[in-house]
Amino acid sequence: MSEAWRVIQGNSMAVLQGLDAASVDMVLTDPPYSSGGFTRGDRTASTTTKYTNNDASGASSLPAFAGDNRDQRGWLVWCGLWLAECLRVAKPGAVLACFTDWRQLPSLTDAVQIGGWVWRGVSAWQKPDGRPQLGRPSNDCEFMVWATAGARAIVGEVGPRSHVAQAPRVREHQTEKPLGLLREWVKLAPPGGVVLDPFAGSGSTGEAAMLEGRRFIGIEITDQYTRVARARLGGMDSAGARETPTQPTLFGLGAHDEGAA
Amino acid sequence: MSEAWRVIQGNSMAVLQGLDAASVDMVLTDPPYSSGGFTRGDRTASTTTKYTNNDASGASSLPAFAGDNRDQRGWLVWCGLWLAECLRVAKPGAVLACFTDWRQLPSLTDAVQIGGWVWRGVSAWQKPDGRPQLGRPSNDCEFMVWATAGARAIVGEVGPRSHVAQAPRVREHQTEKPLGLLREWVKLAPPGGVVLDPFAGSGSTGEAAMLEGRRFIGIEITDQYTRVARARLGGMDSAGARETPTQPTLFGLGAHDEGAA
DNA sequence: GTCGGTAGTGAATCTACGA
DNA sequence: CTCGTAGATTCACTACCGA
Repeated sequence: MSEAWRVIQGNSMAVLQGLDAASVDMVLTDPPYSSGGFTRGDRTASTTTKYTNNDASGASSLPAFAGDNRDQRGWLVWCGLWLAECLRVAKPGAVLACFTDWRQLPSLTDAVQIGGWVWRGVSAWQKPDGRPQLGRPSNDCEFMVWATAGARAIVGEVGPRSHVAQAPRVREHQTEKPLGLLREWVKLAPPGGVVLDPFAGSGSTGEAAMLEGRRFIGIEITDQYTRVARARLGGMDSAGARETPTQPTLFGLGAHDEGAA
Repeated sequence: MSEAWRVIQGNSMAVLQGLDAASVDMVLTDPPYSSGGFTRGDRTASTTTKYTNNDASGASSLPAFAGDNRDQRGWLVWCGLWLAECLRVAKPGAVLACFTDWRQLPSLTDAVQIGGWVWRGVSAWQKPDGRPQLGRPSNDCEFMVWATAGARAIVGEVGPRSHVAQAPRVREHQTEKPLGLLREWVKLAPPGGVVLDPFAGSGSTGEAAMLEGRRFIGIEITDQYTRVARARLGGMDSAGARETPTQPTLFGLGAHDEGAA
């Protein structure tokens, strides 16, 4: 791969099978959680009604995304499959990092190991505006399960720590992650290395990769988000077209991420 | 139970069986993780060498603690057993909160459900001095799995959020948790309610309960820590003998807990 | 510009109620 | 009974507007 970025439209499993073995330096992705509720009914609802309950703002006008309606066992098996395919595509020692919420965290750590990755840890991402609840703890964190393709050399900079970061207000996908958070993580790929996101959505992982001088391969199943991602990445290059400095949003500093630029 | 606190020496399972059903408002505990290594050899090492590797401070003079040498399946079954017994002892709607590290987090969420609790979420506790690592994320969080004994009414104050808190420097047990963190959590029991810790160790959960005006039942297997816990709690009463104000150490504020008073 | 008040939001969770 | 949907609710944070 020589170009700075590529967004391929299609089913992740199918597209992954067409990629070269050991060609990617990092996998950073946010698969559909399939966890938006306790009941089958909750899961089968569209993602728009599911995740924008109190929403008078128009976020509910964002297009629905696909693949968010598997039950627990189906989700586990499905994750195991695409994770195994990602392992084939990854270079030895590559890092895998995968977003999840609390409900799917145990299944995801299983799936990562089923896929053949070496599970190395769990990082937390705290959303400071997580909903409070009377008489119970608030589930104010999402999590990142990370793993490696076999042994990994101790090289490069110090890796990311757990973050406090506000989810972006203005966003192009319902589940878009803070750009500052993504920028910290893509740095686990070497400069000029390739970051793969098999569930690219609106392409914010790609934007983070460009800003940090990494290359990017995205896979997205829906027409609409594929177009959004290509539009977002068009005009950027891997040299870091937008010279926004990285804003570390590490816990200890108490800084908050301002969301997508 | 009328007295403010009680520390019972003995095996948790056995002692729990002697407690009255539906007599406790909250279970807050930190069981042995059995995760201080990948290999059987690591696990069978004594806790003193396992958790105080590079320690020039004298913490290695702390006595070893028991029950930290089960393998993954054994640990799961064992947790399921004492968690089921805790459920019997807990009032309907009571909260269970249980510390764990990333390695045992998936097994613990399984065990909590095996024990019959309704798993409700995962809260993170970030240790700001977690070791940075080159080329990989730092596993700088420990986690609290929380659950309820069936349905829980929406009553009381807003519950705890994920925390940044420094592990206490001066401590009486190798795995002692920050007092500020514990104080936030015991408030999930109603004022005057009973907090149970089946793995009491040096009794810091009890200290937090006293400071917040809750009562406390602790169970501890070793002679030595039983004495330490009783000494710590002696002279305190449930009215909050030490009038130290609660120091909220919520993430957003960036405050760090200084450790035990 | 800056300060302060207001309105609006959140990969949520619960209860109530109707089919 | 079960299943499914609508509505109410909590606090930290931000965008916005007016003074």
